[in-house]
Amino acid sequence: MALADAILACLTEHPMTGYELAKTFESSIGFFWKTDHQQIYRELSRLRDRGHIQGREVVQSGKPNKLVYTLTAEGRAAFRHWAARPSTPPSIKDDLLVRLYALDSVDIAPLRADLMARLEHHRDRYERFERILKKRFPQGTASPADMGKLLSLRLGLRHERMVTEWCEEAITALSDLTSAAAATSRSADQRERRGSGD
Amino acid sequence: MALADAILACLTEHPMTGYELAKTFESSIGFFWKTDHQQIYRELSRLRDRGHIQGREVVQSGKPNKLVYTLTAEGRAAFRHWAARPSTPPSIKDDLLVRLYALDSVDIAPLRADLMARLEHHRDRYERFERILKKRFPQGTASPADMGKLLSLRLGLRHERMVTEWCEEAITALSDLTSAAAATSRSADQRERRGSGD
DNA sequence: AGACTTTTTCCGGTTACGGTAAAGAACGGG
DNA sequence: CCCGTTCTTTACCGTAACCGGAAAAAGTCT
Repeated sequence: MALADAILACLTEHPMTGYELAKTFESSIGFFWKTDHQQIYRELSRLRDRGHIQGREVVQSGKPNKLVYTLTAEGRAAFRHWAARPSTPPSIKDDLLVRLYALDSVDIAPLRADLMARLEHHRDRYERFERILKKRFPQGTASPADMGKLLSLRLGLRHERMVTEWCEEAITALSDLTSAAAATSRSADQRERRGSGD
Repeated sequence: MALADAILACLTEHPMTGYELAKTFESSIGFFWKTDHQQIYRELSRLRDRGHIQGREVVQSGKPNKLVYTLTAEGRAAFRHWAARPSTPPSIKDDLLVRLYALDSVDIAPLRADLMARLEHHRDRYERFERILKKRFPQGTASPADMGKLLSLRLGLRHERMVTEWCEEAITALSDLTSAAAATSRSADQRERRGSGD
């Protein structure tokens, strides 16, 4: 139900085509909401059927014609209405946590590799967000119209930093665990060597 | 595809019935993975069909009989195999961010109320996690078997603290915004009063 | 008797996720 | 001129997830 509203949210800015929306969902709003163009187009037809948006064909030369979608009054009202409802806090739902939950039934080598890849991923995103922040909000402040985007960006930054730190913690914890295991197996070896009297 | 693996992860601990699993998904693993009992039972039959788990009926007196599910060797291997694949970083996908993204097309009063509810929600969860941490890991350390659960908990803690801080930031930003708007409308009033020469 | 817990199951609808594919036009480079 | 890429929309498919409602059948507690 929320994808439709995410699209409406995009269209409150200015009318857009499905293609542009797909681009938007790859960058700005897509930082916290992933979809592909197929889902967008499907959702757009549904929204049009509901009368929340209106398509207007724009003839182009040099490019295929495009369908620019505009919010209707109903669509605007529907979005406003949706936005006035309390949000439901999302759950984290990260595969990694499932792996960790059953850590002793899992191979640690690929898990550590995964954690390191994730560390890099979140670090990259953090830096990317920082660059965007510096570029779009050099003063660290925003006009009322852009305040919400600043706040979203700030959550993104906080989130990526938080996960990055956690990844580092997890990686060292995992290393400690394996080195401890190696130490015990070494001492077990010694015991065994002594015991067998080699 | 991941719900099945989350269930397998639970069953690596010890055999369980669907009912127990549903309980587990309301507490420990459910802190970062939400489902209801219907989905669990459906997934359980699928897993049984695949041969990943095995059901054994236990006759009870005083209660309906129950079906205890145990991991099979194939199930264990399948989970191990799944866990060795790289995880996909989840997206945040929070309704609140969509609302903020289109802040100027939204009523701020319910949005602020929502933010305050969320603040309380995340604060509660933070405290809850802290209590669990103190209870289950009083030393802040864990045995190798429980290390993964400690790490998951730590992520949960970090996450809730991070969102809590962000909520506070967002609420003050929203307040600043409305008070600024009130100030400009006040001065506009004054200008108008002067202009109309009341 | 009524309410609640335990335990499993079925149903149906909507949404999301993921991949595969086509189509037509024009622009760019080689 | 062919080839690849960008632009733009649309279609289909299967599976997974989400949501909510419902009902069994047994027992316990009030």
